[in-house]
Amino acid sequence: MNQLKKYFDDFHVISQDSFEKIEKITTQLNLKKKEELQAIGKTCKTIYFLEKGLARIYYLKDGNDITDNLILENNMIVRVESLFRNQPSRKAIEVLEDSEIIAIDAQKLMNLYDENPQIERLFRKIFEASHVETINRIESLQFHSAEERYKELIEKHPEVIKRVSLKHIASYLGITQVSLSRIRAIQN
Amino acid sequence: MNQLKKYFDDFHVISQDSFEKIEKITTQLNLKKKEELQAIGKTCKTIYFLEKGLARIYYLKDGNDITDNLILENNMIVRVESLFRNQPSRKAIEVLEDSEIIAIDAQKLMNLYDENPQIERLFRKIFEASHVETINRIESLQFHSAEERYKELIEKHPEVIKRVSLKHIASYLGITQVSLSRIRAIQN
DNA sequence: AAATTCCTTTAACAAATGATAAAAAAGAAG
DNA sequence: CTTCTTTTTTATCATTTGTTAAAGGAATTT
Repeated sequence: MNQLKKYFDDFHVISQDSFEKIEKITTQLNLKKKEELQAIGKTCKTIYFLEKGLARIYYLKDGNDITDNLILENNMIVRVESLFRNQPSRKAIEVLEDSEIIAIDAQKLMNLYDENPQIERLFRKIFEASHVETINRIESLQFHSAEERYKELIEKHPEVIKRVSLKHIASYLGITQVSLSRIRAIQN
Repeated sequence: MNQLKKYFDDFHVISQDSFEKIEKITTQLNLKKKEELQAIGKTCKTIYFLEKGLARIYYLKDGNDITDNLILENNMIVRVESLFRNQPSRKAIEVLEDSEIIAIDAQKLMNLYDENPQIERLFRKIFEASHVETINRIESLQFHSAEERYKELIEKHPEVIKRVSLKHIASYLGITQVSLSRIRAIQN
């Protein structure tokens, strides 16, 4: 919980009282590697904070498993397109390592927004940061080669290469695993 | 202005009084085709609403002009990565047709947030919708072929093909204009 | 430890896209 | 209308990435 408080403070400082209100609508989850957090087809009604571990959001395209997003500890895990539209998601969330997660009930959080604008502001800023990351990723996918994208990932999150299978990294980068393997071979 | 009110209502209904507060921090801009709205290197301090016309956000990569985003009338034009981080943007905004624009002062808007949470909520929802669009675009760039992306654009915004030069559409889709021309040739 | 399954690499070939150059078409300017 | 500029298409060749198949490694299960 202390970790969550710290995470919040980087975006917007709220009172201890406000924090406790948020605390009251959370539950603690502990998942084993490969367990599913949210299933395809369900509407996102929970916002997760990953205290420890590693998660990914993925979906199926023509039977292929495509990693849409990788989430490291100390980050939120949210199927944004489902939460914001209140629609079923074609995406699922699973953890890739044993993980400790704080689950925040989205509906109760919206209720907190009504009584406490500071909480609404906090989450607005959290999602704004995630929005910016998404925009930067577009630029990378739009006009960087697969090799450049791989190098960018290594530079930004070197630990990811060690913790996530190359299969998932490949689809995250928008290429096949064979192609990624080829790129890695050239690098050495 | 009435148009802006209508646009707002689709996201979150605010009181007439609140709307008038927003109105007070706006200015009207009329730009001729090809005129620049914001320059590369400037920090985004204004949120624009495009009442009439057509705009694009672009940047330069290795001397090439790359269209990051196309904005049709009745939409917001914002360099999100600059506004949310309060950092200079590598991107510029220009209009591709004679355009009528309402400019909203971002700093004054933040001040309105403080005194009126409903206004903050309105803009939160507006940007959430834009966030979702960005996420969907990632999916398209990540695993759809250039041809699929072109077809998706035609289906979603057929008018864009007629109003925007293929040069800009090509870079928006993440391909060269020669490649786009080839795809179009096969289609017929 | 052996067996099984899943992940990663390698190879060969196919398909898609990029780069360059030139021609054709369309638009803008005088 | 004519000229000039920009955009779009076409062609050719190079490069990147995809596809399929097979083999080697690593991890998990029994």
